[in-house]
Amino acid sequence: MNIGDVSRLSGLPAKTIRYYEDIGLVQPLRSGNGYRAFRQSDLHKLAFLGRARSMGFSIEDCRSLLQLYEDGNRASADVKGIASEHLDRIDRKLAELAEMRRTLAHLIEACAGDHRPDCPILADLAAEDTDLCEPSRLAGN
Amino acid sequence: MNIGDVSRLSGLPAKTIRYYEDIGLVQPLRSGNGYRAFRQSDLHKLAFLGRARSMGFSIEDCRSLLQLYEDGNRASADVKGIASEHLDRIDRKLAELAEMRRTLAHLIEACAGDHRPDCPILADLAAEDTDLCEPSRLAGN
DNA sequence: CTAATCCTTCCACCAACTGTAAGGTCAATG
DNA sequence: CATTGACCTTACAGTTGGTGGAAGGATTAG
Repeated sequence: MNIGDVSRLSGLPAKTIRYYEDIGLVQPLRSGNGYRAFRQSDLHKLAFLGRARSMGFSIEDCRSLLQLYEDGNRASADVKGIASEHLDRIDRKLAELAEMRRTLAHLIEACAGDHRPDCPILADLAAEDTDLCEPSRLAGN
Repeated sequence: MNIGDVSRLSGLPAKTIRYYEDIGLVQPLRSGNGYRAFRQSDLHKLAFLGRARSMGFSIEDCRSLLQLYEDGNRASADVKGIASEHLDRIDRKLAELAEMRRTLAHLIEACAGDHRPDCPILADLAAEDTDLCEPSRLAGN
């Protein structure tokens, strides 16, 4: 199979597949004409990678998961460990985004959104009521 | 004020402040010794940027928000527009992460996490029950 | 034979910084 | 006065996970 075929079958752009070869995630053979020659196993790996990436695993996580997948002597605890850390990262990100959303939604609601300049969103960003910008906060005072 | 002072006061790393100058978000003066000389207004801008970034606004959004902030003739509708688009992006990201979380949590729950190799997480990623890897999916068949 | 489509490599670019190296400045101390 | 340490400067490389484009070779259809 050429790269176009695996691209269509795996759903990954050809560029991405070349990149994955570059960083050592797949090692397709080469035909006499210099074209990459993908085996079923390569396609299988790429599909695996595509699914792992779509779950948000980092490339390095994907590399580890692929290694574990190919290791018949793996312990499922290792896989679960990687997945659990990733879940924690997702949860932290979710909390961060939810907090942003909360703040932003309040501000948007409070903003008239008309031709006048007064804007609670800018007022909050400027936060002129804090002492952050007072030189008295400099060390030594 | 030197960069160390504004760094402490704004909470932004000195590196980041230099970067913001590089891309034109702030224009501090220079002292005779070549050191950056920040005014109150520069500090104010940096604090503004720090808060906008912490709400997840992109640098380009920050640039626009800063311009609007300094434009006494702005329309709050413009600010609200930027904020609303950002809120939409956050909502899309939240939905994406929530979906990842759902899938991942199910898989993790199903995984024994012991010394044995059997693992529903890897099984799902491998997805051997799909026909994705069957050559019969190639065009022309 | 030619045009279209595929494939190749290589280099540059995106966001938003962060790290590191090599060196200049300043205030305090011995 | 020399030196130490904290501060400042620039410039360049690296991060993540690709994407875009140029220049050119291979293959296939008509």
